[in-house]
Amino acid sequence: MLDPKIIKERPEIIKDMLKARSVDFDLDGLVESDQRRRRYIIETDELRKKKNLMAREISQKKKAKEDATSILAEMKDVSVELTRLEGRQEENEKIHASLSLAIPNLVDESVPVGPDKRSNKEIKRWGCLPCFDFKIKDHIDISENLDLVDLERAAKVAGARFYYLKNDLVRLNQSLIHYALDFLSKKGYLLIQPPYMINRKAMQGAVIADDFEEAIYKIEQEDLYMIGTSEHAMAAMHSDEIIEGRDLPLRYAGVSPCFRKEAGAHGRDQKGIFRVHQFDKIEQFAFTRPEDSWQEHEMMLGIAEEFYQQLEIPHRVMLLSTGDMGKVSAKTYDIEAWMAGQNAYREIVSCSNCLDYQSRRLKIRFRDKTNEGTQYLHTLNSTLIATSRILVSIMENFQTKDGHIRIPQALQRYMGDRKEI
RNA sequence: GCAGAGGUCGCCUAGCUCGGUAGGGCGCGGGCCUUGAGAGCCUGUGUGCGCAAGCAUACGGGGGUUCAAAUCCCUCUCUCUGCGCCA
Repeated sequence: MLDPKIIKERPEIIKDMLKARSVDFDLDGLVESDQRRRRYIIETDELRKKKNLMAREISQKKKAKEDATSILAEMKDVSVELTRLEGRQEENEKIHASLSLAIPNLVDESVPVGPDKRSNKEIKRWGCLPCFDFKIKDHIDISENLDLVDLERAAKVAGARFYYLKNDLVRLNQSLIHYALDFLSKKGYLLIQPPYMINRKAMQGAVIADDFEEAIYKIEQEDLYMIGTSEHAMAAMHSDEIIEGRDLPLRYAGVSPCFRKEAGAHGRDQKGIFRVHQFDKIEQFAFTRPEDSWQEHEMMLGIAEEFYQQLEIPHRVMLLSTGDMGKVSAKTYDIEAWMAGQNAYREIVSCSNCLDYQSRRLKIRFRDKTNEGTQYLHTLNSTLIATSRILVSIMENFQTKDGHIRIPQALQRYMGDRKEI
Protein backbone atom coordinates (compact mmCIF):
# COMPACT_ATOMS: atom_id res chain seq x y z
CA MET A 1 0.00 0.00 0.00
CA LEU A 2 1.30 3.42 -0.92
CA ASP A 3 0.92 6.73 0.86
CA PRO A 4 -2.45 8.12 -0.29
CA LYS A 5 -0.89 11.57 -0.33
CA ILE A 6 1.38 10.50 -3.18
CA ILE A 7 -1.58 9.11 -5.11
CA LYS A 8 -3.44 12.37 -4.64
CA GLU A 9 -0.63 14.86 -5.11
CA ARG A 10 2.09 13.20 -7.18
CA PRO A 11 0.52 10.53 -9.41
CA GLU A 12 3.36 11.00 -11.92
CA ILE A 13 5.73 9.29 -9.46
CA ILE A 14 3.49 6.27 -9.54
CA LYS A 15 3.22 6.38 -13.30
CA ASP A 16 7.03 6.26 -13.53
CA MET A 17 7.17 3.32 -11.14
CA LEU A 18 4.60 1.34 -13.14
CA LYS A 19 6.52 2.02 -16.32
CA ALA A 20 9.85 1.01 -14.78
CA ARG A 21 8.36 -2.22 -13.49
CA SER A 22 6.42 -2.63 -16.75
CA VAL A 23 3.34 -3.43 -14.74
CA ASP A 24 -0.12 -3.03 -16.18
CA PHE A 25 -2.20 -1.31 -13.53
CA ASP A 26 -5.42 0.69 -13.50
CA LEU A 27 -3.98 3.87 -12.00
CA ASP A 28 -6.91 5.99 -13.16
CA GLY A 29 -9.23 3.58 -11.37
CA LEU A 30 -7.26 4.02 -8.18
CA VAL A 31 -7.15 7.82 -8.43
CA GLU A 32 -10.88 8.01 -9.17
CA SER A 33 -11.89 5.64 -6.40
CA ASP A 34 -9.70 7.66 -4.05
CA GLN A 35 -11.47 10.88 -5.03
CA ARG A 36 -14.85 9.22 -4.72
CA ARG A 37 -13.81 7.94 -1.33
CA ARG A 38 -13.18 11.45 -0.04
CA ARG A 39 -16.45 12.69 -1.47
CA TYR A 40 -18.45 9.92 0.14
CA ILE A 41 -16.78 10.56 3.48
CA ILE A 42 -17.79 14.22 3.38
CA GLU A 43 -21.37 13.38 2.36
CA THR A 44 -21.95 10.72 4.99
CA ASP A 45 -20.32 12.85 7.67
CA GLU A 46 -22.75 15.66 6.95
CA LEU A 47 -25.73 13.36 7.11
CA ARG A 48 -24.51 11.86 10.36
CA LYS A 49 -24.16 15.33 11.78
CA LYS A 50 -27.78 16.04 10.92
CA LYS A 51 -28.81 12.77 12.50
CA ASN A 52 -26.89 13.48 15.69
CA LEU A 53 -28.53 16.87 16.09
CA MET A 54 -31.95 15.30 15.72
CA ALA A 55 -31.15 12.56 18.21
CA ARG A 56 -30.24 15.20 20.76
CA GLU A 57 -33.48 17.02 20.13
CA ILE A 58 -35.47 13.83 20.62
CA SER A 59 -33.65 13.10 23.80
CA GLN A 60 -34.41 16.57 25.14
CA LYS A 61 -38.07 16.41 24.18
CA LYS A 62 -38.47 13.05 25.84
CA LYS A 63 -36.89 14.36 28.99
CA ALA A 64 -39.26 17.35 28.95
CA LYS A 65 -42.16 14.94 28.24
CA GLU A 66 -42.98 16.74 25.01
CA ASP A 67 -44.39 15.18 21.87
CA ALA A 68 -41.64 13.99 19.51
CA THR A 69 -43.70 12.17 16.91
CA SER A 70 -42.91 14.35 13.90
CA ILE A 71 -39.20 14.52 14.51
CA LEU A 72 -39.09 10.77 15.12
CA ALA A 73 -40.56 10.20 11.69
CA GLU A 74 -38.11 12.62 10.11
CA MET A 75 -35.19 10.94 11.78
CA LYS A 76 -36.27 7.59 10.46
CA ASP A 77 -36.06 9.00 6.92
CA VAL A 78 -32.59 10.33 7.60
CA SER A 79 -31.50 6.91 8.87
CA VAL A 80 -32.78 5.21 5.75
CA GLU A 81 -31.01 7.72 3.53
CA LEU A 82 -27.81 7.25 5.51
CA THR A 83 -27.95 3.48 5.14
CA ARG A 84 -28.34 3.89 1.38
CA LEU A 85 -25.38 6.25 1.18
CA GLU A 86 -23.24 3.99 3.34
CA GLY A 87 -23.97 1.12 1.01
CA ARG A 88 -22.60 3.04 -1.95
CA GLN A 89 -19.62 4.17 0.08
CA GLU A 90 -18.83 0.63 1.09
CA GLU A 91 -18.98 -0.52 -2.51
CA ASN A 92 -16.41 2.09 -3.45
CA GLU A 93 -14.26 1.15 -0.46
CA LYS A 94 -14.03 -2.38 -1.79
CA ILE A 95 -12.86 -1.21 -5.20
CA HIS A 96 -10.41 1.18 -3.61
CA ALA A 97 -9.05 -1.44 -1.22
CA SER A 98 -8.45 -4.05 -3.89
CA LEU A 99 -6.62 -1.54 -6.09
CA SER A 100 -4.62 -0.22 -3.13
CA LEU A 101 -3.52 -3.73 -2.26
CA ALA A 102 -2.59 -4.55 -5.84
CA ILE A 103 -0.38 -1.58 -6.64
CA PRO A 104 3.35 -2.37 -6.37
CA ASN A 105 5.78 -0.50 -4.17
CA LEU A 106 7.75 2.52 -5.32
CA VAL A 107 11.24 1.86 -6.68
CA ASP A 108 14.38 3.42 -5.27
CA GLU A 109 16.38 5.68 -7.60
CA SER A 110 19.45 3.46 -7.40
CA VAL A 111 17.64 0.47 -8.92
CA PRO A 112 18.56 -0.24 -12.55
CA VAL A 113 15.59 -0.13 -14.91
CA GLY A 114 15.20 -3.10 -17.19
CA PRO A 115 12.78 -5.79 -18.30
CA ASP A 116 14.32 -8.83 -16.59
CA LYS A 117 17.34 -10.32 -14.80
CA ARG A 118 19.69 -9.40 -17.65
CA SER A 119 19.53 -5.82 -16.38
CA ASN A 120 20.66 -6.81 -12.88
CA LYS A 121 23.92 -5.24 -11.86
CA GLU A 122 26.80 -7.15 -10.31
CA ILE A 123 28.06 -5.25 -7.27
CA LYS A 124 30.88 -7.45 -6.05
CA ARG A 125 32.40 -10.93 -5.97
CA TRP A 126 33.97 -12.84 -3.12
CA GLY A 127 36.05 -16.00 -3.02
CA CYS A 128 38.04 -18.14 -5.46
CA LEU A 129 36.10 -20.67 -7.47
CA PRO A 130 37.10 -24.22 -6.51
CA CYS A 131 39.43 -26.08 -8.90
CA PHE A 132 39.17 -29.81 -9.35
CA ASP A 133 41.64 -32.29 -10.84
CA PHE A 134 38.92 -34.85 -11.46
CA LYS A 135 35.57 -35.00 -13.17
CA ILE A 136 33.06 -33.39 -10.80
CA LYS A 137 29.51 -34.47 -10.10
CA ASP A 138 26.36 -32.49 -9.38
CA HIS A 139 24.60 -32.67 -6.02
CA ILE A 140 22.13 -35.24 -7.28
CA ASP A 141 24.86 -37.79 -8.05
CA ILE A 142 26.82 -37.02 -4.93
CA SER A 143 23.86 -37.36 -2.60
CA GLU A 144 22.75 -40.54 -4.34
CA ASN A 145 26.18 -42.16 -4.03
CA LEU A 146 26.45 -41.30 -0.34
CA ASP A 147 22.80 -42.22 0.38
CA LEU A 148 21.96 -38.71 1.58
CA VAL A 149 18.72 -37.98 -0.30
CA ASP A 150 15.78 -40.07 -1.49
CA LEU A 151 13.91 -38.29 -4.26
CA GLU A 152 12.06 -41.26 -5.74
CA ARG A 153 10.21 -42.18 -2.60
CA ALA A 154 9.49 -38.52 -1.91
CA ALA A 155 7.88 -38.33 -5.35
CA LYS A 156 5.80 -41.41 -4.53
CA VAL A 157 4.66 -40.02 -1.21
CA ALA A 158 4.38 -36.28 -1.84
CA GLY A 159 5.14 -35.57 -5.49
CA ALA A 160 7.80 -33.82 -7.50
CA ARG A 161 10.04 -31.27 -5.79
CA PHE A 162 9.92 -33.03 -2.44
CA TYR A 163 12.76 -34.96 -0.82
CA TYR A 164 13.76 -37.15 2.07
CA LEU A 165 17.04 -36.02 3.58
CA LYS A 166 18.99 -38.93 5.06
CA ASN A 167 21.92 -39.69 7.27
CA ASP A 168 24.62 -37.04 7.55
CA LEU A 169 22.74 -34.62 5.31
CA VAL A 170 20.10 -34.37 8.05
CA ARG A 171 22.89 -33.50 10.47
CA LEU A 172 24.44 -31.05 8.06
CA ASN A 173 21.07 -29.36 7.59
CA GLN A 174 20.56 -29.09 11.34
CA SER A 175 24.12 -27.82 11.74
CA LEU A 176 23.49 -25.04 9.26
CA ILE A 177 20.36 -24.03 11.17
CA HIS A 178 22.15 -24.14 14.48
CA TYR A 179 25.13 -22.24 13.16
CA ALA A 180 22.95 -19.59 11.51
CA LEU A 181 20.97 -19.01 14.71
CA ASP A 182 24.16 -18.66 16.75
CA PHE A 183 25.49 -16.25 14.14
CA LEU A 184 22.45 -13.94 14.17
CA SER A 185 22.08 -14.22 17.91
CA LYS A 186 25.59 -12.82 18.29
CA LYS A 187 24.59 -9.94 16.01
CA GLY A 188 21.85 -9.02 18.49
CA TYR A 189 18.89 -10.53 16.65
CA LEU A 190 15.99 -11.92 18.64
CA LEU A 191 15.31 -15.54 17.70
CA ILE A 192 11.77 -16.21 16.51
CA GLN A 193 10.09 -19.42 15.52
CA PRO A 194 6.78 -18.28 14.03
CA PRO A 195 3.51 -20.03 13.22
CA TYR A 196 3.90 -21.97 9.98
CA MET A 197 0.32 -21.19 8.98
CA ILE A 198 -1.22 -17.75 9.15
CA ASN A 199 -4.60 -16.28 8.26
CA ARG A 200 -5.48 -14.37 5.13
CA LYS A 201 -5.38 -10.93 6.68
CA ALA A 202 -1.87 -11.50 7.96
CA MET A 203 -0.67 -13.02 4.70
CA GLN A 204 -2.15 -10.16 2.72
CA GLY A 205 -0.03 -7.74 4.66
CA ALA A 206 3.22 -9.16 3.41
CA VAL A 207 2.25 -10.66 0.06
CA ILE A 208 0.78 -9.03 -3.03
CA ALA A 209 -2.32 -10.62 -4.57
CA ASP A 210 -0.61 -12.22 -7.61
CA ASP A 211 1.81 -14.16 -5.43
CA PHE A 212 -1.01 -15.75 -3.50
CA GLU A 213 -1.89 -17.91 -6.50
CA GLU A 214 1.69 -18.40 -7.67
CA ALA A 215 3.40 -19.30 -4.45
CA ILE A 216 1.17 -19.79 -1.42
CA TYR A 217 -0.49 -23.02 -0.28
CA LYS A 218 -3.93 -22.71 1.27
CA ILE A 219 -5.39 -25.03 3.87
CA GLU A 220 -8.75 -26.28 2.71
CA GLN A 221 -11.82 -25.20 4.69
CA GLU A 222 -9.74 -23.00 6.97
CA ASP A 223 -8.69 -19.39 6.93
CA LEU A 224 -5.07 -20.50 6.95
CA TYR A 225 -2.15 -20.33 4.54
CA MET A 226 1.25 -22.04 4.76
CA ILE A 227 3.98 -19.46 5.10
CA GLY A 228 6.29 -19.10 2.10
CA THR A 229 8.91 -17.70 4.47
CA SER A 230 8.99 -16.64 8.10
CA GLU A 231 8.99 -13.07 6.73
CA HIS A 232 5.24 -13.42 6.22
CA ALA A 233 4.62 -14.35 9.82
CA MET A 234 7.08 -11.84 11.25
CA ALA A 235 5.81 -8.88 9.23
CA ALA A 236 2.31 -9.52 10.55
CA MET A 237 3.54 -10.10 14.08
CA HIS A 238 3.17 -6.44 15.06
CA SER A 239 0.15 -5.63 12.87
CA ASP A 240 -2.26 -3.07 14.36
CA GLU A 241 0.33 -2.14 16.95
CA ILE A 242 2.03 1.08 17.95
CA ILE A 243 5.69 0.42 18.78
CA GLU A 244 7.64 2.56 21.24
CA GLY A 245 10.18 4.57 19.27
CA ARG A 246 12.93 3.70 21.75
CA ASP A 247 12.46 -0.02 20.96
CA LEU A 248 13.44 0.47 17.31
CA PRO A 249 15.04 -1.08 15.43
CA LEU A 250 13.55 -4.50 16.13
CA ARG A 251 15.74 -7.20 14.61
CA TYR A 252 14.35 -10.71 14.38
CA ALA A 253 15.95 -13.93 13.27
CA GLY A 254 13.11 -16.12 12.05
CA VAL A 255 13.59 -19.85 11.73
CA SER A 256 10.99 -21.94 9.96
CA PRO A 257 10.29 -24.26 7.12
CA CYS A 258 9.05 -22.51 3.97
CA PHE A 259 6.35 -23.81 1.65
CA ARG A 260 6.09 -22.72 -1.97
CA LYS A 261 4.03 -23.86 -4.91
CA GLU A 262 6.64 -22.91 -7.53
CA ALA A 263 3.72 -22.68 -9.93
CA GLY A 264 5.55 -20.76 -12.65
CA ALA A 265 8.71 -22.84 -12.56
CA HIS A 266 7.87 -25.93 -14.61
CA GLY A 267 10.96 -27.48 -16.10
CA ARG A 268 13.46 -25.30 -14.26
CA ASP A 269 15.74 -27.10 -11.80
CA GLN A 270 13.43 -30.06 -12.10
CA LYS A 271 15.72 -32.52 -10.32
CA GLY A 272 17.41 -32.48 -6.96
CA ILE A 273 16.84 -30.29 -3.95
CA PHE A 274 17.67 -26.90 -5.44
CA ARG A 275 14.11 -25.77 -6.18
CA VAL A 276 11.66 -27.51 -3.87
CA HIS A 277 8.24 -27.05 -2.29
CA GLN A 278 9.62 -27.14 1.23
CA PHE A 279 12.89 -26.01 2.76
CA ASP A 280 14.25 -24.59 5.99
CA LYS A 281 15.22 -20.98 6.21
CA ILE A 282 16.69 -18.54 8.67
CA GLU A 283 15.55 -15.05 7.87
CA GLN A 284 16.60 -11.58 8.99
CA PHE A 285 13.67 -9.26 9.54
CA ALA A 286 13.85 -5.66 10.78
CA PHE A 287 11.42 -2.93 11.76
CA THR A 288 13.14 0.46 11.63
CA ARG A 289 12.56 4.19 11.69
CA PRO A 290 12.03 5.49 8.16
CA GLU A 291 15.28 7.46 8.23
CA ASP A 292 17.30 4.37 9.21
CA SER A 293 16.06 1.80 6.73
CA TRP A 294 18.65 2.29 3.98
CA GLN A 295 21.48 1.92 6.41
CA GLU A 296 19.79 -1.16 7.85
CA HIS A 297 19.44 -2.59 4.35
CA GLU A 298 23.19 -2.38 3.72
CA MET A 299 23.84 -3.85 7.16
CA MET A 300 21.63 -6.86 6.52
CA LEU A 301 23.37 -7.50 3.24
CA GLY A 302 26.73 -7.22 4.99
CA ILE A 303 25.66 -9.75 7.61
CA ALA A 304 24.66 -12.25 4.94
CA GLU A 305 27.95 -11.70 3.07
CA GLU A 306 29.95 -12.26 6.23
CA PHE A 307 28.04 -15.48 6.86
CA TYR A 308 29.00 -16.92 3.47
CA GLN A 309 32.58 -15.78 3.86
CA GLN A 310 32.75 -17.77 7.09
CA LEU A 311 31.22 -20.74 5.29
CA GLU A 312 33.85 -20.36 2.52
CA ILE A 313 31.23 -20.26 -0.20
CA PRO A 314 32.23 -18.17 -3.24
CA HIS A 315 29.51 -15.71 -4.12
CA ARG A 316 28.61 -12.49 -5.83
CA VAL A 317 26.20 -9.70 -4.94
CA MET A 318 23.64 -8.55 -7.49
CA LEU A 319 21.51 -5.42 -7.44
CA LEU A 320 18.20 -6.49 -8.96
CA SER A 321 16.64 -4.48 -11.77
CA THR A 322 13.04 -3.30 -11.81
CA GLY A 323 11.99 -6.25 -13.95
CA ASP A 324 13.41 -8.91 -11.61
CA MET A 325 12.39 -7.39 -8.30
CA GLY A 326 9.45 -8.39 -6.13
CA LYS A 327 6.47 -6.04 -6.09
CA VAL A 328 6.61 -5.24 -2.39
CA SER A 329 10.27 -4.28 -2.46
CA ALA A 330 11.73 -0.86 -3.22
CA LYS A 331 15.25 -2.23 -3.65
CA THR A 332 16.60 -5.77 -3.57
CA TYR A 333 20.06 -7.27 -3.47
CA ASP A 334 20.52 -10.94 -4.23
CA ILE A 335 23.51 -13.01 -3.24
CA GLU A 336 24.33 -15.77 -5.66
CA ALA A 337 26.51 -18.65 -4.57
CA TRP A 338 28.78 -20.65 -6.79
CA MET A 339 27.44 -24.12 -7.52
CA ALA A 340 30.31 -26.11 -9.01
CA GLY A 341 28.06 -28.87 -10.36
CA GLN A 342 26.13 -26.34 -12.42
CA ASN A 343 29.16 -24.22 -13.16
CA ALA A 344 27.09 -21.17 -12.30
CA TYR A 345 26.18 -18.64 -9.64
CA ARG A 346 22.70 -19.29 -8.29
CA GLU A 347 20.44 -17.25 -6.01
CA ILE A 348 20.70 -18.02 -2.30
CA VAL A 349 19.82 -14.71 -0.60
CA SER A 350 17.33 -11.97 -1.30
CA CYS A 351 17.65 -8.79 0.74
CA SER A 352 14.90 -6.17 0.41
CA ASN A 353 13.86 -2.83 1.81
CA CYS A 354 10.06 -2.56 1.66
CA LEU A 355 9.93 0.97 3.10
CA ASP A 356 6.47 1.62 4.61
CA TYR A 357 4.67 -0.55 2.05
CA GLN A 358 4.09 -3.54 4.33
CA SER A 359 3.63 -1.46 7.47
CA ARG A 360 0.80 0.49 5.82
CA ARG A 361 -0.92 -2.75 4.87
CA LEU A 362 -0.47 -4.12 8.35
CA LYS A 363 -0.88 -0.85 10.29
CA ILE A 364 2.45 -1.06 12.10
CA ARG A 365 3.32 2.34 13.50
CA PHE A 366 5.63 3.84 16.08
CA ARG A 367 6.00 6.97 18.13
CA ASP A 368 8.46 8.34 20.68
CA LYS A 369 6.12 10.07 23.11
CA THR A 370 2.69 8.76 24.02
CA ASN A 371 1.08 12.07 23.09
CA GLU A 372 2.72 12.28 19.65
CA GLY A 373 1.18 11.32 16.35
CA THR A 374 2.11 7.92 14.97
CA GLN A 375 4.26 7.18 11.92
CA TYR A 376 4.49 4.09 9.78
CA LEU A 377 7.78 2.34 10.27
CA HIS A 378 9.87 0.58 7.64
CA THR A 379 10.26 -3.17 7.19
CA LEU A 380 13.19 -5.04 5.71
CA ASN A 381 13.85 -8.68 5.13
CA SER A 382 16.79 -10.74 4.04
CA THR A 383 17.52 -14.38 3.82
CA LEU A 384 20.39 -15.46 5.99
CA ILE A 385 20.25 -19.02 4.72
CA ALA A 386 17.83 -21.24 2.86
CA THR A 387 19.44 -24.50 3.86
CA SER A 388 18.59 -26.74 0.90
CA ARG A 389 20.44 -24.48 -1.54
CA ILE A 390 23.48 -24.31 0.68
CA LEU A 391 23.46 -28.08 1.00
CA VAL A 392 23.67 -28.14 -2.80
CA SER A 393 26.48 -25.62 -2.81
CA ILE A 394 28.45 -27.44 -0.12
CA MET A 395 28.02 -30.83 -1.76
CA GLU A 396 29.14 -29.52 -5.14
CA ASN A 397 31.91 -27.11 -4.10
CA PHE A 398 33.38 -29.27 -1.34
CA GLN A 399 33.29 -32.64 -3.10
CA THR A 400 36.46 -34.73 -3.00
CA LYS A 401 38.06 -37.00 -5.56
CA ASP A 402 36.96 -40.12 -3.71
CA GLY A 403 33.31 -38.98 -3.75
CA HIS A 404 33.01 -37.51 -0.27
CA ILE A 405 32.15 -34.03 0.98
CA ARG A 406 34.47 -31.85 3.03
CA ILE A 407 32.72 -30.04 5.85
CA PRO A 408 33.44 -26.28 5.92
CA GLN A 409 35.59 -25.33 8.91
CA ALA A 410 32.90 -23.18 10.51
CA LEU A 411 30.46 -26.09 10.59
CA GLN A 412 32.79 -28.75 11.93
CA ARG A 413 32.13 -28.07 15.59
CA TYR A 414 28.41 -28.50 14.91
CA MET A 415 29.17 -31.86 13.26
CA GLY A 416 31.03 -33.42 16.16
CA ASP A 417 34.36 -32.08 14.86
CA ARG A 418 34.15 -34.24 11.77
CA LYS A 419 35.90 -33.00 8.65
CA GLU A 420 34.19 -35.03 6.00
CA ILE A 421 30.99 -36.79 5.06
C1' G B 1 -14.42 -30.28 22.66
C1' C B 2 -17.67 -28.56 27.12
C1' A B 3 -18.80 -24.78 30.90
C1' G B 4 -17.94 -20.06 33.12
C1' A B 5 -15.53 -15.14 33.14
C1' G B 6 -13.58 -11.44 30.14
C1' G B 7 -11.85 -7.97 25.45
C1' U B 8 -13.53 0.07 26.47
C1' C B 9 -7.95 5.58 23.69
C1' G B 10 -0.24 3.81 24.28
C1' C B 11 -1.23 1.22 29.49
C1' C B 12 -4.99 0.59 33.65
C1' U B 13 -10.04 1.26 34.65
C1' A B 14 -15.61 3.23 35.21
C1' G B 15 -20.02 2.89 32.47
C1' C B 16 -23.56 -2.48 30.80
C1' U B 17 -28.68 -4.38 35.60
C1' C B 18 -32.75 -0.07 33.57
C1' G B 19 -30.39 2.26 25.67
C1' G B 20 -30.10 8.95 25.09
C1' U B 21 -23.09 13.37 23.35
C1' A B 22 -17.58 7.46 26.62
C1' G B 23 -15.74 9.46 32.19
C1' G B 24 -11.42 8.83 35.45
C1' G B 25 -6.21 7.41 36.49
C1' C B 26 -1.06 6.42 34.59
C1' G B 27 2.28 7.91 30.98
C1' C B 28 3.55 11.91 27.71
C1' G B 29 3.24 17.30 25.81
C1' G B 30 2.25 22.57 26.80
C1' G B 31 1.09 26.40 30.47
C1' C B 32 0.69 28.66 35.60
C1' C B 33 3.46 28.65 40.15
C1' U B 34 8.96 28.15 41.67
C1' U B 35 15.89 30.64 42.00
C1' G B 36 15.67 25.43 40.02
C1' A B 37 13.40 20.71 40.63
C1' G B 38 9.27 18.40 42.79
C1' A B 39 4.37 18.86 44.31
C1' G B 40 -0.06 21.33 43.13
C1' C B 41 -3.30 23.63 39.56
C1' C B 42 -4.93 24.47 34.27
C1' U B 43 -4.90 22.35 29.47
C1' G B 44 -3.86 18.94 25.67
C1' U B 45 -2.99 13.80 24.30
C1' G B 46 -7.03 7.67 19.25
C1' U B 47 -8.60 7.51 13.90
C1' G B 48 -10.73 9.83 9.30
C1' C B 49 -12.03 14.07 6.19
C1' G B 50 -10.84 19.21 5.74
C1' C B 51 -6.21 24.83 4.15
C1' A B 52 -8.76 25.82 8.54
C1' A B 53 -12.67 26.47 11.98
C1' G B 54 -14.68 22.18 12.66
C1' C B 55 -17.34 17.85 11.89
C1' A B 56 -17.53 12.74 11.82
C1' U B 57 -15.94 8.23 13.87
C1' A B 58 -14.11 4.70 17.68
C1' C B 59 -15.95 0.26 23.30
C1' G B 60 -12.53 -7.45 19.92
C1' G B 61 -14.96 -8.49 14.36
C1' G B 62 -19.69 -8.98 11.76
C1' G B 63 -25.03 -8.78 11.76
C1' G B 64 -29.90 -7.57 14.07
C1' U B 65 -33.69 -4.75 17.12
C1' U B 66 -34.55 0.72 17.75
C1' C B 67 -35.77 7.44 16.17
C1' A B 68 -31.21 6.21 18.99
C1' A B 69 -26.68 0.66 21.00
C1' A B 70 -20.34 0.28 24.86
C1' U B 71 -25.34 -0.88 27.00
C1' C B 72 -30.51 -5.38 24.39
C1' C B 73 -30.40 -9.93 20.82
C1' C B 74 -27.64 -13.30 17.34
C1' U B 75 -22.96 -14.90 15.45
C1' C B 76 -17.74 -15.31 14.97
C1' U B 77 -13.02 -14.61 17.22
C1' C B 78 -9.25 -14.19 20.90
C1' U B 79 -7.64 -14.29 26.27
C1' C B 80 -8.23 -16.32 31.25
C1' U B 81 -10.22 -20.28 34.73
C1' G B 82 -12.10 -25.26 35.40
C1' C B 83 -13.20 -30.07 33.07
C1' G B 84 -12.30 -33.49 28.99
C1' C B 85 -8.96 -35.19 25.07
C1' C B 86 -3.94 -35.40 23.40
C1' A B 87 2.25 -35.41 21.54
